[in-house]
Amino acid sequence: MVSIKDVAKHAGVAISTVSKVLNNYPNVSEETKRKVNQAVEELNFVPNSVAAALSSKQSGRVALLLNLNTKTQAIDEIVMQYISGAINKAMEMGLDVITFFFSMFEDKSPEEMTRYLKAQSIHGLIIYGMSKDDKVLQELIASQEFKAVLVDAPICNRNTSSVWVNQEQAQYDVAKKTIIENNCKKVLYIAGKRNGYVTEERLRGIKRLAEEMNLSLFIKHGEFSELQARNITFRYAKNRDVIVCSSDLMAIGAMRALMEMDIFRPVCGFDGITLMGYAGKQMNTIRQNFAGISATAVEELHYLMNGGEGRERILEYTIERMKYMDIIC
Amino acid sequence: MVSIKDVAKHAGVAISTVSKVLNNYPNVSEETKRKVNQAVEELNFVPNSVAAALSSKQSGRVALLLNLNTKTQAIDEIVMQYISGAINKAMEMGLDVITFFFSMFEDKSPEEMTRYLKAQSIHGLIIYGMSKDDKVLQELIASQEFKAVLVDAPICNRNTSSVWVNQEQAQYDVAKKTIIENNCKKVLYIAGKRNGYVTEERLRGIKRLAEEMNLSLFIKHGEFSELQARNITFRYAKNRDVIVCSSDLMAIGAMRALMEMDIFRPVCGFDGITLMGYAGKQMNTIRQNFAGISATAVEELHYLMNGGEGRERILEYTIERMKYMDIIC
DNA sequence: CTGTTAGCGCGTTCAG
DNA sequence: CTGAACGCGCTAACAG
Repeated sequence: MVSIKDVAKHAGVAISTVSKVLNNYPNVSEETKRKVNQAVEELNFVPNSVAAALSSKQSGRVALLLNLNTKTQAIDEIVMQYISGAINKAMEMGLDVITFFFSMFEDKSPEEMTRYLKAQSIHGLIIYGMSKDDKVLQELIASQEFKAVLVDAPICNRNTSSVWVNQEQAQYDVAKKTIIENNCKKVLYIAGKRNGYVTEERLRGIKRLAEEMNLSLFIKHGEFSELQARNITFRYAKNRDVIVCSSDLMAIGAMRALMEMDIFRPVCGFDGITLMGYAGKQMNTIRQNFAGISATAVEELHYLMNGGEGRERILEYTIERMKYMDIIC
Repeated sequence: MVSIKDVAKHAGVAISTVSKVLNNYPNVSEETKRKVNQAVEELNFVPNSVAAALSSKQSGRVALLLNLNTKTQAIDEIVMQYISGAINKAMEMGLDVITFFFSMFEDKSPEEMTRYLKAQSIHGLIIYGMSKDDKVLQELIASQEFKAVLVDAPICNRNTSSVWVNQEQAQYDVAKKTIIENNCKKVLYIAGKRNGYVTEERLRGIKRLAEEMNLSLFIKHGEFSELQARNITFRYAKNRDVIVCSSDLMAIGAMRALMEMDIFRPVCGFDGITLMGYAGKQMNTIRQNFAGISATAVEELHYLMNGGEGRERILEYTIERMKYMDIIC
């Protein structure tokens, strides 16, 4: 394996000079830069990121922490897009990404988790799907031992940034469209997981809408589960004239229940997953660019890891698939 | 950060002794083992895998190479299960996993790829979804520069193992069941991707069945795309009395086409993805345990990396969801 | 602006 | 059976 030493020898300079050139440090003459780069080319040198990580204490090793909700497997698509968006962007930016799942740390204390991550020379975290109930993660973030970027969880401190879609506005918009199109008054809102950040934001959105349009709003928590949404629909849909769901998966559950009940109610989803295409029916939904959000999170982490301060960033979202079709078979 | 040095001091032994205890080397007295382990406990020592990787030349850093087919996003579930199965198992076994996608290496030569991976101190590869067309990977494997485990691609050499479901038999079984249940004679078989290993294995299965049962077999390649399967069905289903698909996604495409054509034909899928539950109709399909396959692959790689020889392993598969329901709405 | 040197944390001889 | 010493490839002061 060709090392930085070989490059130095080949270019006729010192090791540290090569290192400086590679890492874009100042105070290197154009001439030596050229020589070094040429040597790198000729020898096909690829820097060893593991050695860099060991040496540097400020390296580009980053952990991807994913909340894989095994109860609702159908959201795999979202997680998958998060993963690929993050990994692709990270590769582009020269960061090393290690993927983890929340479940791996279930029985661990914040201290144990910190030790574990530090032992991996990890200095940055990207966290997806955290809720208020994830005590360990909450503490981990509060400790500020790592630079972190949260996706769709609005926590922000000196070492922590947050990247999110404006869930409140999105829920407001998509629900409004559905309700106006169908001229409804009595909303059954199937919310997500209690203590989930996105759930609460979306709730705020629907509440604002209800107030503004003077709607009757009935709220139930479906825990992002198709089955629960289905049961809720069976139980409460009859007296309502529209069903707004806090996720596409729950919207599927609702639609199926309606079909079995053989009644028609407009249904409104949220995420915009491809899966919806297989559910047989169309409905209003947001289209979120999960991979894009993820890529932004990586950029944000990079910024943080290079001395930036934590900040919040709200992403744009677009509303698509606004065509509404009859739900009855 | 507490290092091996601190442990050594705390236990009153030398650094190398601690290392030996940690890595289960022989020639350490029970007494010192005990002392060391106690020190590890007391100090909450977690070995630094990065330093180990740099030092050892034979470390546990493993790359997960995934073929994310962007054309058919709906198989995210399968990829997701591969990822989580592998990562969980790897964590259990103390391996470091770095996730990559084929697309990242599209424009690279085998040499570049080798350099890149070596620069990451990676010594093992787990590869999902490789086909005969992936020249770079084929060469990479042939070069035997890395220990590798292929999932569902039957290549095997001294440094390469293969872990696969018996696709041929599975296709035979599931199709047979469907055909017997519905008493069919004229099969439309929608195959997967040309030059894909699994595609060819499954093709062999259906051919064997056709021969045995004296069926008329008409084969078309659907490239694992729902749309193509749909088009194929529109075009050829009329004169056939059963449609056997080489993947669930294509089966969905076929079912929808049939629905629109308003004709009934039994449809047979393959993978057993949850998604099928949302397609509205039931059909015969295999149920593969993707996470389990993945975990086996990790074990196999571990075995290889510790001096084992490449070997092929066929997993069991189970057939479920054998209930067939009328496809007409 | 460039080169020398000391670690990062661990694995691995090889004397004792 | 134990421990001192070296090196993995690189970064980061510090001299020059």
